[in-house]
Amino acid sequence: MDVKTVCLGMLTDGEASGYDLKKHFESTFGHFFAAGYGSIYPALSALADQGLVTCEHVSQEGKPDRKVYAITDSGKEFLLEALKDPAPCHKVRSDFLATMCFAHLMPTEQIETVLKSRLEDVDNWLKLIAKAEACCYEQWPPGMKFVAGFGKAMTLAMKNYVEENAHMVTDAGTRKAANG
Amino acid sequence: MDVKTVCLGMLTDGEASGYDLKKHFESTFGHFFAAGYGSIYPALSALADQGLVTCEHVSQEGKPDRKVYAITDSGKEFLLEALKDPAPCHKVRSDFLATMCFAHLMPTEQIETVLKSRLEDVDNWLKLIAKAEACCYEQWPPGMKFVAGFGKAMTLAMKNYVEENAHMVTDAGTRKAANG
DNA sequence: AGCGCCATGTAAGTGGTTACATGATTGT
DNA sequence: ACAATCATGTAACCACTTACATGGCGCT
Repeated sequence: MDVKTVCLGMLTDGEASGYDLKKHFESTFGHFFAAGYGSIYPALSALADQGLVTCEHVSQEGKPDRKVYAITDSGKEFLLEALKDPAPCHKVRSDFLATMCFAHLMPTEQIETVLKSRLEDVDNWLKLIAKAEACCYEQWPPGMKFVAGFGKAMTLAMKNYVEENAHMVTDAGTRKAANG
Repeated sequence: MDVKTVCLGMLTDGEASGYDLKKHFESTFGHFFAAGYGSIYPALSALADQGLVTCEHVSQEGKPDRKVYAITDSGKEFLLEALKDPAPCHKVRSDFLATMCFAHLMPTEQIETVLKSRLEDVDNWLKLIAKAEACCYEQWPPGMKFVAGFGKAMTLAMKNYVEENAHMVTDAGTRKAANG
C-alpha cells in the first residue's frame, strides 16, 4: 500500500485538494501512515494520469488556486482491488527502542531525557486524536472509528509501559559504568 | 538511526558475522527494526571502511568461511555519539490500519480474513519473543529486557483491542452496501 | 515588520528492498 | 531426492524525504 492508494481511499469520502489530504495525513492517518507534500502531490498527478481521479482547477478570491480531485469509477475499482490483500503488514520502526537496547552504554540523564520525550510525544498524539474525535467522530465510517480506537489503545499501552518500567533503564544500581 | 548504527550497537555485545546479526534482526530487533542481508552486508563493509569495526576472515571445516566483525574504540565513540539524540523517533507504518479505514467498502469476509491474519501475526511474534526470552533473558542488558517487555505489552494490547473491537468493522448492520 | 496560513510543485538525495548469484553440508 | 542451514555478496530498483522555489492575505 503506497501513498497513491491511501490518497485514493481518502477521496472516497469526497473531493479534496492535496493540501486537504495533507491534513488527514497529519491528524487521523498521521500515527500509522506518514506522507508529506513531496509524496502527495506527485501521487495525485499520477492518479490523474491513470484516470483514477479527475482534477478540477478552482480559482478563489484572496487565496491561491486549488486543484480539487475526485475519484472516478475506475479509481474505485482500483482501490477495491488494492484492498484485497489478505494480510496487510503492520510495521514499527523505532529509533527509540533501538536506543533503549543500548541504555547500559548511556548516562542516566540521557536515558531520562529520551523517555521524557517519548511521553511528550504520546501526550501530543493523544491531544491530536481527541481533537479529531471531538469534531468528526459521528461522521466517521466504522473503520475509521476502529482505527482511532486502535491508536488510542496502543498509545495508552505505551504510556503505561514506559511510566511503569522506566526504572528498568534508569536505576543506576543495575547498570554498568559509562556514567558518573 | 540507520542499519549501520544498529549493527555497531549489536557488536558491543561481542564479535559477530553478518549472518549472526541477521538473526538478531529477526528475533529481538525484528518487531521494531527490520533489516535484510541487502542492507546488513553493505553496512558492515562501510563500518569497516570507516575503521569503526575490524574484520577477521575465519575458515571453518565443513562450512563456508565467515567474516567476523568486532567494534573498535572509535566505533564505540561513534555509537555513543549516535545515542545522544534526545528524541529518537518511533514510527508505525501500517497497511493494516490503512485498509481498516476503508472497511465499509469491503465485503465482511475480506475484513474477517484481514483481522485473522493480524491476530496470527501477533501470535507468531509472541512465540518468537518467548523463545528468545527462554534462552537469553538473564544475560540481556536491562535495556534489552525493557525493549522485550515493551514489545510484549504493545503486542498484547493489539491482540486485546482487535479481539474486543472486531465487531466494529465486521457487524454488517452498521455497514453500507458493498458486500452481499 | 514578521509570522503563519493557504496552496502547489520540483529535483536531488537517501536508505532500504528485491532479485539474483553461488555452493557445500546436514538432516528427512 | 529435497529442503534447510550456513555464509556472503551485488545491482537494479523503488518509494519516500528534504530542501528548494514562489507568493498573496490576514493577524499581531
